[in-house]
Amino acid sequence: MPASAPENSKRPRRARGSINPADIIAGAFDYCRTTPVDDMTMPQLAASLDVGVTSIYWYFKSKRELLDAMTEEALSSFYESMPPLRRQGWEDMLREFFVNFYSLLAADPLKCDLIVRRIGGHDDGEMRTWERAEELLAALTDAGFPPSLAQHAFFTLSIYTQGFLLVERTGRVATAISVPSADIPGNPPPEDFAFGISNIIAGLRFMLPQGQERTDAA
Amino acid sequence: MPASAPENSKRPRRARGSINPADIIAGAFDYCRTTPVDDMTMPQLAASLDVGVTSIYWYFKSKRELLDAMTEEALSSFYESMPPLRRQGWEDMLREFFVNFYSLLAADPLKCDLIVRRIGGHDDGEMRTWERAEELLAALTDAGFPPSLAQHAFFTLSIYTQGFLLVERTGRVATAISVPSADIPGNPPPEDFAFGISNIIAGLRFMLPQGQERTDAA
DNA sequence: ACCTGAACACCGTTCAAGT
DNA sequence: ACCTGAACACCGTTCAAGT
Repeated sequence: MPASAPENSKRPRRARGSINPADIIAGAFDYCRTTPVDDMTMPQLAASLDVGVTSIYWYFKSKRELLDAMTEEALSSFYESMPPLRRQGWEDMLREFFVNFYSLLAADPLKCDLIVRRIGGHDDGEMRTWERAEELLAALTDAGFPPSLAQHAFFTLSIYTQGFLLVERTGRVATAISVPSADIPGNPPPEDFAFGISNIIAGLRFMLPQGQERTDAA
Repeated sequence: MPASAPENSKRPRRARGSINPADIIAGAFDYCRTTPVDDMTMPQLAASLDVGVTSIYWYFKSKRELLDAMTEEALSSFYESMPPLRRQGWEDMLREFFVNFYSLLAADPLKCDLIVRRIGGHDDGEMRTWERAEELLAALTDAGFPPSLAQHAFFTLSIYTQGFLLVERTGRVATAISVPSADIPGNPPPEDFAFGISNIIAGLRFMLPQGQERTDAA
């Protein structure tokens, strides 16, 4: 075989300005549709972007920093995809909110990994604001919740939801009850999730200052 | 410098039988008192054990398999270190159980990482039995819980506890409420954990078939 | 049977260019 | 200013011995 033509697979050099952080992040999300984030590799990501590995490092100091940016992106997307609140009794409102919370992340392993499972946030003091959460808290105080109880309620339900997602994802239930649940084949289905939510809501009903119940705002 | 003496730092070859899986696991736990499990490295572990790297592979086919064994060990140790149940009302019994659950793992980041945060169990169908959990469930049915409600209760509280541990460990609260909690400086303290537990227990009280309350078995 | 160094393919990151 | 290959230290794992 004569070496006359440069048939070698040397990728042509890209023009300057042909990549930017947004492209890289988008490419990373795309790449992770195939490979779990835990297995994401800088060289492989670069290849899938058709860029030199080192180019990524021009925009992100480290893999860690890229993952932080991806987490940020996942959070924004998650916040935005939360359906708007519907006016109804506070119990149903809470239930709907956290079922949406759960469903959105259960359906998207990547977002779940980034948001729920990944360790070490940014800590840049810049707190994300979650509009939907603010609305929900406002609705709770409207329904008679003292603000601190509303916050605690939100926190408890959020922790539970994240715990459920984690346990589903890790496939381990550090509970291992030997009672055979013959009726339920797979691991905890959404039905079990709903039970916990109902349980917590029932407790909140109990903790609400009496006679404050308001089922509708019509 | 004459090369007369073999002053080189060639570790002498170890006798056969001088290592075994238990030693390796123990060494790994020891090594992880210094380095987070996520950063554990086979060469580094081998060095800390004063063994050739390859020797570890004689007993464990892969790093993954070693981590599985460590998880198994962590679970056993965790189960055994759970204090015995004390006879009291079911509410206090539940509270005490899960506060112990939380405290044990919150105090031991390694166990927490292995048991709560690590992905992918063994799936060898061999379910661990957790004696303490069985006792607790029995106590609940004694107190008037239908068995399925007792299981659900246990599951919900366990999920919540693991979620709390996870959120504490990842340092992210995917809840980001902007209301400044001026009174609480650090991240969610045990006080917040206790609130959620009380919340769930209150809900269970509500769900219990009425008139079944039994505060003591004296 | 059990322990081992050398070697392999690969990773994250840096460096010293190229344009 | 932005893109790049080569190089570095290191990782998980395998191989072909040593004893």
